[in-house]
Amino acid sequence: MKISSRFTIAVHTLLCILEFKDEKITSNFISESVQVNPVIIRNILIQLQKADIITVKRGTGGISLNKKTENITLLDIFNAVESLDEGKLFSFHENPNKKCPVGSRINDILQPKLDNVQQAMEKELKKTTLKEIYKNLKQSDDRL
Amino acid sequence: MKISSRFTIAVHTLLCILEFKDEKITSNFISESVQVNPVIIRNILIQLQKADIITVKRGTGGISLNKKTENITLLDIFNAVESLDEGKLFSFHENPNKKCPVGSRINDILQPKLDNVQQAMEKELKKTTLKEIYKNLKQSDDRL
DNA sequence: CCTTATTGTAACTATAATTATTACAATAAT
DNA sequence: ATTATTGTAATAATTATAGTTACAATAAGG
Repeated sequence: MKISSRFTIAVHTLLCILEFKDEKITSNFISESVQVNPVIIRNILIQLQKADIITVKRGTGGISLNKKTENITLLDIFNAVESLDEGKLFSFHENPNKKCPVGSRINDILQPKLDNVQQAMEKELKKTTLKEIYKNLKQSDDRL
Repeated sequence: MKISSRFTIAVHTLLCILEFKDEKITSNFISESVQVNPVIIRNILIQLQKADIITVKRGTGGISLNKKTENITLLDIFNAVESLDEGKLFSFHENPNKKCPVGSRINDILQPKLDNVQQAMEKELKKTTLKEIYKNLKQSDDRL
């Protein structure tokens, strides 16, 4: 199953915060760039706050980053918005037959391999920072 | 979002085919080891057939592998049962605002990074063969 | 203090995917 | 023919995502 669009929306949101840093940014403003309902954005903002990536001012509005862009990776954003049960990417069937030589060992045998897969994915996500993505965005701007 | 249990059930299924190769293996037999409904297994068998990994005999039952176990990787199994839309692991929000400098470029900028992430994952999945998993299973058997 | 804009949050709906279940025609061996 | 099994349809339950409306809580500015 695909990884939800919450992740790419969260990246989009952070890029808006950078691009429009001189204007007051609200969930409505971001929702117009992403073209989704403002509440979707607000819920993502809450998750980014819990992950200590941004600070949102209540009442008056306005969003600021808590870290330098080179210290915010795609992995940080991914972990903030993708709430994986027990942090595991792959699902197992719940009750394999313990009386079967396969059923009794499948989880223990397969889990380490899948952990490696998840780690490979996380390692690659960690390579890309928000700074780099924003730089790419501005560069593509220059080429127009 | 998590990757569905179809994948780990498919691995379980193939391990059963190896472990009980001297017995006639049916969807019912496998479903008792996995402890899910036999139709779940049959649907997975169909997907493994389409991927040319197994051959299932109708009517009489019985399943055989089409390839050597060292030539069946976790990636082959993953691709057989996880039908990703356009083969992409990550979802994008559909209609970013083309009039916004962020909305108009987010997909083009982010997609290559996420392709790298998916490739890292696929590369790691490809490292593990069915032969290796089955060997690990038998080794854990020896230790009991 | 009042007004106003905005966030945080609840409640609800819609859509889609997974997982589970029953039923049965098609198939192939005995 | 009988029998067991697969392939498949139909359906339902469950869960997650995604979309929407509504409103109390908040905080700034007049």
